[in-house]
Amino acid sequence: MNTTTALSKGAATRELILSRALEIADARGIDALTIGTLADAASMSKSGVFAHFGSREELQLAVLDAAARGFTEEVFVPAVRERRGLPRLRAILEGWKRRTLRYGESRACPIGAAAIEFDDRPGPIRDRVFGHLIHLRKEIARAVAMAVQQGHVHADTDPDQIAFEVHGLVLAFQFEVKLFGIERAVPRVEAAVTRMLDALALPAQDTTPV
Amino acid sequence: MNTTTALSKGAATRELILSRALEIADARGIDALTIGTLADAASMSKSGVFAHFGSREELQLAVLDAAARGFTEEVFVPAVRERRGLPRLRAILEGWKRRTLRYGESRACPIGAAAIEFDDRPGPIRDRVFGHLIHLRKEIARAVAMAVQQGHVHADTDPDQIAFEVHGLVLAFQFEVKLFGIERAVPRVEAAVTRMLDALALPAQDTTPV
DNA sequence: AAATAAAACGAACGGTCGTGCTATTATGTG
DNA sequence: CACATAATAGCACGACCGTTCGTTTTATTT
Repeated sequence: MNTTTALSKGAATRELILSRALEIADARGIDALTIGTLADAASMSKSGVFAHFGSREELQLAVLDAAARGFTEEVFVPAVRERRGLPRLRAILEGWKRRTLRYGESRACPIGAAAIEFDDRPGPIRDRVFGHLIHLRKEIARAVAMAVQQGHVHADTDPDQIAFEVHGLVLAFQFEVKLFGIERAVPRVEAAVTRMLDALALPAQDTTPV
Repeated sequence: MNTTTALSKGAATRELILSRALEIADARGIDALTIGTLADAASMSKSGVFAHFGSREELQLAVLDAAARGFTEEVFVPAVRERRGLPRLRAILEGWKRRTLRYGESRACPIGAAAIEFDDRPGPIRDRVFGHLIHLRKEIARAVAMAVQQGHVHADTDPDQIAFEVHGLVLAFQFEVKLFGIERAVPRVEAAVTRMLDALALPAQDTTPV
């Protein structure tokens, strides 16, 4: 009797554990996600939690995947309902901003945090984190490429370059929220996004391709 | 008989410990800077190292300050030799890029990393990290304000807004180095910086103020 | 209801952490 | 050179870590 489908007992508590784990990772980073802490949060014994994942690393990987799934659902899924090109790109940025604000001033995207915590620790976690980030970058570049194709922006726009700069704006936004608070960060990122997109955009054109 | 001045034994080994600590923090982050590891790196006992700082937190604070000092020496000191305004702003960006490249693909600025690791852990370390970052941002805004004052850029330029966007470019650059390597990251950030400054700059003007 | 399988527990291990405390060694000074 | 003091080592502590193992409780199936 779950939201999705009937779950056997084991799978159900695994999901419960995972959601608690995601909360901890949001609040304190994937590195601070310890089995003992998680067991307390789930009102279980350490070994009970442990048995569901087999190792701490597997747990961390599962949390990363859950976070990536959450990002897709919160940002990309709403965005694909918008028309290809600039509208969709704007929707992605809007969703990303919304997600960052939901994290607020005391939590952070665990994937971004893990990227920095593990960037010098080769291994499965680093690989997974980088994989998610590269995928994210590719999706943004794809949205930009569509905007080129739709004639919404200058034809010589480099999608990967724009994805790079968009990524930078989001990172700056996340820092700004922590450093100076939400009230100051929001106008900053909105001004920057407006300026960037205005510089790219062609004067309004019809949507049908040539 | 030190580079700076004659140091008593204690102060000398304290500096030695600090430099080793900085290496560790560069490579693995300030959170992984443990007293045992540092003692090994300095060929000392744990308690010997410990005595120099009194607590792990004090050690971490000292490392943060050392890192900030290093940034100033490597980025700001050379930059102030350039003329006020755009040339100095360019020099700051150049120095920052140089420093990021020196860290390479397997290390990172410990202050930036600490900002993310501690952004949700209130306390002295978080305060110190944020203090250093805010100071950095102010310095950049100050350089931009000088460029306005010198008539190098449009008069309605908002220095804090530009500092925000510059910060974003550097962050994106640091991520790009990790994700895709130096060779791909350098042209990206150079293109972005060029585009940003070109959009700001006024057609060449005389340097003397009105 | 009985039998079987899955799930959760509790205790323990080896390891590392930060931090006291006490001794010992090295340093600088009269 | 002797002496006071600073510097370092050695050791032990409690806490927490991930992990293992044997046992017990709970679910599922026959």
